[in-house]
Amino acid sequence: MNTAPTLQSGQVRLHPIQPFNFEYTLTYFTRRAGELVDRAEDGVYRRLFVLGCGPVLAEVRPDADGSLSLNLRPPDGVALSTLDAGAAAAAVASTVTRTLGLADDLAPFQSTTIADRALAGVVSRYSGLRLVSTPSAFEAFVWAVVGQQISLHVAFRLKAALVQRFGETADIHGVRYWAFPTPESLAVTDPAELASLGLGRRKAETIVTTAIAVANGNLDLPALALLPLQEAEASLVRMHGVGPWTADYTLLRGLRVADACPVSDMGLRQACGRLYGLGRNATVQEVGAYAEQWRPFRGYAAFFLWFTLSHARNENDG
DNA sequence: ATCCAGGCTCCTG
DNA sequence: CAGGAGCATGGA
Repeated sequence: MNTAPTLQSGQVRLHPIQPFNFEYTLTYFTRRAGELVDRAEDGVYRRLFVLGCGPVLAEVRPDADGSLSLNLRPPDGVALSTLDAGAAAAAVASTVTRTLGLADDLAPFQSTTIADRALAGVVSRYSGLRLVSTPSAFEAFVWAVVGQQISLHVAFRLKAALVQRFGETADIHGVRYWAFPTPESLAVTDPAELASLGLGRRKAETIVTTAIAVANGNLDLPALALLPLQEAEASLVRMHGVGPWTADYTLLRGLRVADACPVSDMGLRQACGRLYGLGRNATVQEVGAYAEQWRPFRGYAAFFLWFTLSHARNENDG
């Protein structure tokens, strides 16, 4: 299957490696209401990108033949020149292909699950699910710091406040969309103002400090993906306010490092408790031991297990 | 009301 | 090195 996007009449067609289930991707984005950045409504995924030519809304919808259609929409009252539209389409197509994992070949992952029948069952049950990542590692990092320790419900609420306060907006067809705040915007923010959203002083300091380092070029997060996993983890954990959970979460969800796995994660402990019939949450040590079987896809496995939690909840919610 | 959420730092024994 | 308190907020 050819994964190169094809451009025709202002619309880009994306060709995921099969099997691919777009419904799962949408389900992941709708696991909490009130999401402002990654929008999944009416079977369409939408996200606002801020490009050199300005903000552009990306719309991704399924085609009948298993491919996806990507359409770009400028803000109301703005017209994209043909030149801009072509460049924008190419850039967004590349980003979306990456963040939705459309070019991921899961065969090697599936092969490793032979060692773990329980995990193999999950991967088979959710065939077509792909790791969803953020366009920038910085976004995953901020989301991780925001979500440290507090419940997901509270974390999503804080993220919405953060996005509304610091994210760029655009109105398209009368609907307002938000982009995730850039390192540049958070770099010039007073940590006290961030904290006042409800984050707490420590988290606000960590986010602003990191935003400054990224914005001025002292911290190259994407470069971490090129390092051996342990070195990447170590360099992140060196930062104040960043522990193993945040480091691995950032590497997995921000940089698609498939073996980066936050083994202390509460959701993962819960999912493992269910998967292996423990009758309780797995301990951190137990998750770590199970995860040994998942190498070198410990993180990808974690994503599937997280999905079992949200998908089960959505099924129950109807 | 008390405990706990997709942790981390700092302090104690 | 293990264990525990504090941080912050809101739901159960």
